[in-house]
Amino acid sequence: MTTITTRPIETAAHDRLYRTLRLQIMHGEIMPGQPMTLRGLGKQFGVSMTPAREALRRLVAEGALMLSSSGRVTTPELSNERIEELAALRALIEPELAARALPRAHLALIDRLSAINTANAEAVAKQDAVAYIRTNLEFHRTLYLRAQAPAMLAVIETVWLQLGPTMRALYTKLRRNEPPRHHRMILAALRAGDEPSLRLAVRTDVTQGLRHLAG
Amino acid sequence: MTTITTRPIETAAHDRLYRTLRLQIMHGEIMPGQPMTLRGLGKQFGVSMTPAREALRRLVAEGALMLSSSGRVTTPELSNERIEELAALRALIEPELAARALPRAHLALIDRLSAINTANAEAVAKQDAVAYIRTNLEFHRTLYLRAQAPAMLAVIETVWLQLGPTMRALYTKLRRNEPPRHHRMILAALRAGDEPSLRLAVRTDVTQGLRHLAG
DNA sequence: GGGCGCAATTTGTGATCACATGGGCGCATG
DNA sequence: CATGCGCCCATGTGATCACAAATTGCGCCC
Repeated sequence: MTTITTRPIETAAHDRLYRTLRLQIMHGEIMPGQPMTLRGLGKQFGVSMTPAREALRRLVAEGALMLSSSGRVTTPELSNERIEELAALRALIEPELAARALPRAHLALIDRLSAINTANAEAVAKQDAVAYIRTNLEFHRTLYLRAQAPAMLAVIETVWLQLGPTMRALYTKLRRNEPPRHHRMILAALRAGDEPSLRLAVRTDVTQGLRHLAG
Repeated sequence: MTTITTRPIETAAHDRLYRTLRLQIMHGEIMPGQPMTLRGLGKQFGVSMTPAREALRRLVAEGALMLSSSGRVTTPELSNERIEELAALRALIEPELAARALPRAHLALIDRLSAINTANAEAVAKQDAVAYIRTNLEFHRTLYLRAQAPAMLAVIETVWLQLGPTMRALYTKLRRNEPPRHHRMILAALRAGDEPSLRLAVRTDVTQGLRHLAG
């Protein structure tokens, strides 16, 4: 609903395929371990193997997909150690992004974050895991976009990408029936302009969901 | 009908090309803004456009190369803001990696780090910028390999990759005539098992070189 | 002499083909 | 009936071709 201004860009075939798969992976719509073939993807999207190969290689380069020894491409099944690492990366980088966004966080931004948060609550009520993940990431990305730090944002998005398939498994397993209470703490810290509590709120929000799996 | 019978041991062509270019970029052997063409690279490495395209797309996905609007691939010329961002990422992640490596840092590792450090000093004496960058990164990577954190290491290597071309320009401009004194502080903190000073030493070592450019 | 437009060449994109390889499945044999 | 072996198909890899767009350079006109 709150989509960004969609530009009528003529997108290259491999790029459309890349973005489609990327969103599917990040939102947890693809199960871990699921194999993907070049010809299968090409046929599915009406293109030849070449764009499919480029899209897949790109996703492999970002860590979203795993390349087996024989060249087979599958969504990775993350070990607990890897999940812990990725969670640590989130805990390191996201508070920094939030802190950098804080001076630029005006009231309009906070309102938009609140709106995303209510959409998130609706996803929780509907037990819709994909919508939950999507709105949750949208909440964070909307905040971090204000940080004016594209390199950091790109790094953290690749981390989200790697966590996508397991986040789905995680959130369906946890049977969450409450919206993330830390999001309200984030909003409160933003309104108060309190950087230390903002950093803390972001850090705990990021780690609280993921630490359950490693334990 | 290839020309010669394939060798019994061979790595995939696109992978060799990728690794070669990746090292060249990370070590600063390629000037920023330099354009690279698919057919040119293919001819240079004796392969067709297909492997060259894959290698370049992979490097673009990692942020090592920039894809212009028309599809041309060049090494990016980083703005000062982007350099500051990447330096901040190094300052965030590398102390964490060092701290995780600390409990596993035995004497043999410290000896190897010292050896790399002397090689680094030799590169400084010879005014060899590429050797300087290479040994400097080797110092850090050797330490971080002990952290047993492959995801974090992969992230920080992509950061190094993005900084490669500008590091070259930076270090030739600064005309460094001294080896990094913070490396000795890192070694001392490792020997003492002192995590706080290790984190501090790594952070200052990482930021000291790069803050000059942004200032 | 300089600016502008057109053409030729360069270059990326996508499709198709040939080939090697690995995996899966069935069949034969102990 | 179980196990191993071999064949066939699916799949990734790399090369080549056709095409469109962009870039470059040359010549023409003012």
